[in-house]
Amino acid sequence: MSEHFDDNKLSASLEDYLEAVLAVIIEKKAVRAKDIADRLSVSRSSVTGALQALAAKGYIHYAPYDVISLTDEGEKVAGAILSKHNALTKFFAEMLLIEPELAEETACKMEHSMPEEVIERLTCLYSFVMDSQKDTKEWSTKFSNYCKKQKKA
Amino acid sequence: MSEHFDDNKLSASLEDYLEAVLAVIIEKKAVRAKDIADRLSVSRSSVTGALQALAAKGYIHYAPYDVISLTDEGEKVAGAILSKHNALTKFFAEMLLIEPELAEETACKMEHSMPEEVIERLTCLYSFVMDSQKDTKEWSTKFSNYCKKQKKA
DNA sequence: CAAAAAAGTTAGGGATGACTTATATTATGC
DNA sequence: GCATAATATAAGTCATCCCTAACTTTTTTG
Repeated sequence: MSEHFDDNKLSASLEDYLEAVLAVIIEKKAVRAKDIADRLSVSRSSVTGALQALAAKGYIHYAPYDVISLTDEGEKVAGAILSKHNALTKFFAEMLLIEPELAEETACKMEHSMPEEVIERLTCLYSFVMDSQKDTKEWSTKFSNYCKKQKKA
Repeated sequence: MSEHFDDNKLSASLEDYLEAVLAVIIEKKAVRAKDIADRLSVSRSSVTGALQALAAKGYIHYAPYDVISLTDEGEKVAGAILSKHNALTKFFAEMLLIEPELAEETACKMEHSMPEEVIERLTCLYSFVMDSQKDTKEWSTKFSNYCKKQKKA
């Protein structure tokens, strides 16, 4: 609503950078370019480039050698990505019983192209199913047994 | 197993081309470059480029002005992509009750990065849930009511 | 507080991928 | 055999992403 000019669309990789900015802020109160470089395994100069791009699109406040922070818009978007990420990871791991590492990895790939609406429904499905269980343990045994049976057939 | 050299990995877009080749073959017995160009809304010359790439990687038989056909490997891979696509579409549409068009569109994006294992579990979840319903109609009303309630809260 | 270390930036490249238009080439139906 | 429809090639655009190397700024610390 606020911005009409659409040069502020984010590529998957820029979304990763933005997500990383928020994640680091959450876990240690402040971000340094180096944290992001380490976390994403890229060079420091790649981080500079990404931060410049994010700033140009209005998602972060950025000036050379200065503190990095999210704009309101940036916080909104980063938050959305992060919560997609978490919702997906949870769904894959707890509902589909995928091993944590693969669940994470898959969530990372999906989070960029999965529409909000689908995530919402996924979350809804999760709680719908879990509501009818005593606990997640119950679901786990029930569903993994079913899967095993299916595999045989 | 058969090939050790990994220059035969496919980008998302090459997967789309390969999938299109199979889809067209299925629906009209033979493929022409033009069919693919129309279906994917790209120029003929983009199609030529993609077909060359697919041939170089061993997924199709291709020689200038000759008939296009899938290699065994190509058929296997294209089939896998197509069935991922179908499984995802079905899951989104029938299980999550996403409108058909969005379901399709989302499946298109996901099919390239969703691991087999996750698709399998998704399919399993689908049948697990459907098994405990009289029909898909029952699920539809049950789940959409639940979603509505969730939205309010 | 000055010098060394660490962090950040800039400049300059290079690879890839996915398209395009414009110009040839081939195939085939009449 | 020739026109035309289908294909192919050439050459180039554009965007994304990343890197190294050299430089500047900031921070740390003896």
